[in-house]
Amino acid sequence: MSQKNKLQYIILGLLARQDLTGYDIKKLFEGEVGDFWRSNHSQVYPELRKMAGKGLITAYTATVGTKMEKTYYKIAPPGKDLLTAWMHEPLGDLVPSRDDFTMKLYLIDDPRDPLIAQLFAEEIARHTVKLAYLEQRWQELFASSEKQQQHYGHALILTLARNREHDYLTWLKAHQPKEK
Amino acid sequence: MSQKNKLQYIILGLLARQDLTGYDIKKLFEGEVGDFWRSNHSQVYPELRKMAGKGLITAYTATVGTKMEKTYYKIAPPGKDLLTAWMHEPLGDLVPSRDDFTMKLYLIDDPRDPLIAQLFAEEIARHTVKLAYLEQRWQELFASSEKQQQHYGHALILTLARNREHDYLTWLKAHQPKEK
DNA sequence: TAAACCATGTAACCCGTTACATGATTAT
DNA sequence: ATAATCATGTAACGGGTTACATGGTTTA
Repeated sequence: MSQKNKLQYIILGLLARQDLTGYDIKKLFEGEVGDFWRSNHSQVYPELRKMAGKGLITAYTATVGTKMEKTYYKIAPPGKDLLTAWMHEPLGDLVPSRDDFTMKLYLIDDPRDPLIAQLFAEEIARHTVKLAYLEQRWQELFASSEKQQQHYGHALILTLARNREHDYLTWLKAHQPKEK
Repeated sequence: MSQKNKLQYIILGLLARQDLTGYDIKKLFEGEVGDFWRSNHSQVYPELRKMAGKGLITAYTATVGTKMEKTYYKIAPPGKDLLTAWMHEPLGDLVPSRDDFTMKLYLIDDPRDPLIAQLFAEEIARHTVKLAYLEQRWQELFASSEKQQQHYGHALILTLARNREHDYLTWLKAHQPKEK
């Protein structure tokens, strides 16, 4: 076994809510799911066929306009079982992030290196953007409280991500070297 | 171009400090570098030869015992240039984490689902372990203040990681659903 | 009618993991 | 002597990215 196929689990999770086409899933990965998971259609379409081949999901087609066919996928009982099993499986090990900022900083030995200030500035900039984005997403999705109850987990992870960004930025700003 | 070869940069960064064998690098990835970057020897050795082929680094051998040869690598001027260029290059985009906990939570719509409490418990457990580990690492490496000045970046990212874990755990515990 | 979007597909390539493999050297 | 560690190598495979490719449908 090499890496484990997590893509199939998230696809199963999405299909557990409603039937979707490959294109729908691609759009989700570009949109709301994309905040914490990304995948390209070149991976999604083959994966869906593979899963259908295993009997985890079933396919059916709908015609749009005069000749365009789109393929919907529906979760099947074995798929539901697999999803449930995965959801209850213990969380895997935490893996190192391979983050640019961390890697570069690690390689700087001299506290007076001007690169440190530059790296902090860049890191603060990109996380500030991320924080603003997350807050805007929250507004868009959960401004009304019904929605917050309908997709509880989604609301929770957005809050979580927002909070992490906020705390991290606070730390970064507190430890940012002064420009001279 | 597909993914960009970051491994070569970290190898260059390590070789900028001192000459190392493939085995040394492997050991670093299992040890202090491994806290934020991992790589197997099956990737390291070929990469080193590839880099030597490009002229980024040069190789020389030393004999151990009677017949065992080990190959040391030394950074070459083109390698130094490439490393400097990379260090000054702006940080890349933040990529979604594909984290288990986040993914699973996202898929839970019902706030009363008992899985939420289980996931929080597991997430708290694994991050508590991580936090303890980071604090222990700090003690090991930077208990004396000279070392802290010798490897400033390393000390900084350990502090940073420790702090993130701490803040995150605080948030998790505050939002953890009560068991009933 | 042209641009934007819907919808699906394949191929090449790289990165990273796991596993298989071999032999020398040092420590117990 | 035997085990642990040093030291290096290759092969197979899976997952993910980028690019190439095609054609239908809706909207301005």
